[in-house]
Amino acid sequence: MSKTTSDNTLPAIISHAKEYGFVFPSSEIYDGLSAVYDYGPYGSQLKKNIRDYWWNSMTQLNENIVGIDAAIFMHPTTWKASGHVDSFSDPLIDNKDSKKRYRVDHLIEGHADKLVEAGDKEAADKLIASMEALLANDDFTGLKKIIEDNKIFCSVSGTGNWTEIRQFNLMFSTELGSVAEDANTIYLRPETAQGIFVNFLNVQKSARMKIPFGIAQTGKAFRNEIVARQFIFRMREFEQMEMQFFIKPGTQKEWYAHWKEERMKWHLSLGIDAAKYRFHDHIKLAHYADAAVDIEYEFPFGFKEVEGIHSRTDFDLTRHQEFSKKKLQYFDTEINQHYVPYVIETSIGLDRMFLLILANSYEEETINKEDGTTDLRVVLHLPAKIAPNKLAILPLTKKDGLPELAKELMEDCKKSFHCFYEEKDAIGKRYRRQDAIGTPFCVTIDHQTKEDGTVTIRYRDSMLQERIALNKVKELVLAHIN
RNA sequence: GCGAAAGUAGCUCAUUUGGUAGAGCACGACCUUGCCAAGGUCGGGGUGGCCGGUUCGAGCCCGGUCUUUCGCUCCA
Repeated sequence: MSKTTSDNTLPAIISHAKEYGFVFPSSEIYDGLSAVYDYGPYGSQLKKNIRDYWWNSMTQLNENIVGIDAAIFMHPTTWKASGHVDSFSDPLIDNKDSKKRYRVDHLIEGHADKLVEAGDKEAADKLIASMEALLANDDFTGLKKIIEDNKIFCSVSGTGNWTEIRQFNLMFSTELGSVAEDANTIYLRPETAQGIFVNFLNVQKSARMKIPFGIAQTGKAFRNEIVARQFIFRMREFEQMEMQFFIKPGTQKEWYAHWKEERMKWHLSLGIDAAKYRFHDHIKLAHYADAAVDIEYEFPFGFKEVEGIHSRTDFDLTRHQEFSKKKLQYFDTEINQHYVPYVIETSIGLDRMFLLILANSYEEETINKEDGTTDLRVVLHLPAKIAPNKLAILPLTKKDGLPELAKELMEDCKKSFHCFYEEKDAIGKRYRRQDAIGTPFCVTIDHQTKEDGTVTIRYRDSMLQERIALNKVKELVLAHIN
């Protein structure tokens, strides 16, 4: 179970993220918008770097995985086929005393069962019939009246103190075209996966893919969560990084194990402490899956899901076949047979990965100084591969030709990676500012540089310094970020 | 959605019983300096989350609302 910690790490991270331009509340001048956030200068760069690192690990390092970029708007039938429309249409009601939430139909059916037990089958049938009529018309007032008239009470609190009935539709809807008619209602996608499934044949044929192969995609998805909280962990607008891997039916066990292992390796390749991770196997499976596991990370608020690996069987492609009346089959030349492929899905939340990286990197470090006093530094131990700035170039003084030398280095390095140049303030202060945004390397150009062509390179994590040749700086940084 | 707490400068926070707002850090300019948050001078920045009420007078009291955090609940 999730361990909850009562420390204030999360508020400190939120505060730091805002102060240094990583994450801002959306529309903050209008008091913000609940559970929506914007990424600032360093945040957007860090997010892009995480996305690129994932994208390359999929599409560049695997010859049999290709990418797509599907639209957020999709044909409305997509969501009927995927099961999203039906899953979301249940009216719900809360008991104010017990705080328990019920599906209205389950609540009324439960009462009907009791009537049957009591021997009044006639009344039970009548109750169900009127409920179904009201459900079909979305008549919530009528449904509430049924609950009140029949004195249906909460099984926990035993009271009839109910809230109004509400429809919690987790999909955002809007209208396509200028006229708002029912037929034109479309949804903002609640997941990116369906964009891959509906393009299965397009991709397979155009890129001449042979099973097993994968399709990767990153993009925004939208869910109208009833409760969205914990900073950027659960947002109403969020970004997914998904890969659907198409395989021969019967081989799903092996491929599921393969991707479970591969995805954990990816996480650990960022140098994150393995003890912070764990697998959580699903016992109760979603309607489309025959096996599912979460990769969980120990956030400041406990172990939570970052990524899911699902064995989705042929559920999605089969459903799209049914609803579209188009065959979504693959001809396997090895066995000379047609079949609907099975699918192993890896799906990771980019924003969650971003928060994971921040939480894992953030440290308020106490430094024991030589004179016996202590000092506090806030440092982001970001993996060098994904840090927004790779190198800060700092002339020790702004005179004596040092800025000129520094700018030369800047011009050379900025073609290869993100650099930051600054000549303001004392050198120590500049180091600390770079620590706060996670820049892994700083080089200082000093008077000795003019004499022997060496610079001081200072490492963020150890704070150690060493002298290296000016013309080796770029090489050293490149060695750490590739 | 329920309960608790919070919201004052970019950040962290003061302003003890109601009398028209301060500090440290940060930010900008200049001077001295030069290898781990240096010193000095000057400067910019707030209709106290928002709306309303009580009062001669509200950052402070009352009501509402928005946002956030924490605990429940929910998470196809």
